Amino acid sequence: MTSSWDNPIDPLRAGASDNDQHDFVDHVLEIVRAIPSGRVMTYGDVAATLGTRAARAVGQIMARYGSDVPWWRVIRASGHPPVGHEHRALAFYRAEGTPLKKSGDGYRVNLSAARYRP
DNA sequence: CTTGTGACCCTAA
DNA sequence: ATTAGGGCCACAA
Repeated sequence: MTSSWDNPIDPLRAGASDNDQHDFVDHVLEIVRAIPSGRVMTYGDVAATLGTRAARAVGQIMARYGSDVPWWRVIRASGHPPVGHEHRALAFYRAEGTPLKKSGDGYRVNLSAARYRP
């Protein structure tokens, strides 16, 4: 694969922030809610599903409004869980049977097996 | 409208 | 694995 970002999903939505009745926030939470148990998505994937590259914005939304959604199913592209929430996330992963991989720094989610794409 | 910020992503060394 | 640099985007003040 060459790049994960040369995949234009919906240019119509990109750049137009006033197209949805639902705000970006609600839309993000909706997608996170749709991730099945035992599967994960990266911040970039969630953003890409919305037709944007605002991976950082997704992270901020999660930090502020993600308390009511399965936030542990949204991880970094490196397979590492959100910073500062590693321990809490690990409990959910073991409970859901999410494929994990050992790392020198601790653990990381096996994206090759657990990555969910709508 | 202008800035600052961030549970990010990518490439390179 | 780690550090450094650049980029992208939405939210909050």
